[in-house]
Amino acid sequence: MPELPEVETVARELRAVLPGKKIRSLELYWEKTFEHQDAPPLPGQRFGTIGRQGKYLLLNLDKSVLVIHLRMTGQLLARRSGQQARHSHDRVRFLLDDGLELIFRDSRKFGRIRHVLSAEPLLRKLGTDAMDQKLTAALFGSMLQKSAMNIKAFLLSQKYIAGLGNIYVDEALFLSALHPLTPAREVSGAEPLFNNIRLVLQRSIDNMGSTISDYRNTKGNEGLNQRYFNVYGRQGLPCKKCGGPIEKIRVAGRGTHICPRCQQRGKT
DNA sequence: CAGAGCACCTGTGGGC
DNA sequence: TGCCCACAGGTGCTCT
Repeated sequence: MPELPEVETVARELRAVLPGKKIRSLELYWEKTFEHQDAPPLPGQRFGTIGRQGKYLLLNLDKSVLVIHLRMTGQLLARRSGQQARHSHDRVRFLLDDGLELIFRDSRKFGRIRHVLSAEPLLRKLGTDAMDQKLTAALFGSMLQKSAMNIKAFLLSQKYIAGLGNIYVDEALFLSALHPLTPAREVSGAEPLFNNIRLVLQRSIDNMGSTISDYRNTKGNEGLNQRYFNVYGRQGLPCKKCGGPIEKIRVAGRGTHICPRCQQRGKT
């Protein structure tokens, strides 16, 4: 489900509730969700800062860190404990002090919580976060130049830029009038594409993310940004720029939404 | 190294 | 209504 804006929304909300709270215990309802690696026990540890890189959430503790990836359908819910019955999709429950609980809910069971001493080895394989100020249009342009991949596959790969997924790639390519099969090194307008990626992500962050079906924030609420899609999920509907029909094709193994008139190969 | 195919899972919606 | 298939905000593995 979630891409950068959804994970950022969750991170911001967790920053308001978790720091300083102590973990009393945890309950595991689906073993594979939780990977305890080389870290000291969780009970007794307190939450510190909450970070994010790409689609990974980083919940720092006194002596270790919880690295969480929501994958397709994961949700993190923060609420008062004991108020609501367990949901059939709940996979992990952290009981905190102050009468709070943190629930990891995930219908498809793809999501992962890794408890490790350091997130460093994991993050080393990840590219720079798409919203990181250290990432500039010039740096982005030089990465494009070195790649033979098509632009959609390039943007979906998390090793160059981290955080983009299927929705926001399609939206950014539409705004940039780029066909998803255009080879990355042939993209002539690196700067407009870079700016459109930022625009699409920032607008969604401002709207608390996009909800297609499963995404919820930590309070269980849906995002609002799906109202502003130009192409994602709009196959058969008129393009907002030219009025022609939006098409759905397959690129890099993913359903891909384009306006074939506005986004032509080899043209920007 | 790039790309395809499949694996991991469950739920939903379309076609018949 | 019911059955079957394809597909879904992601990633990681194997094989070519």
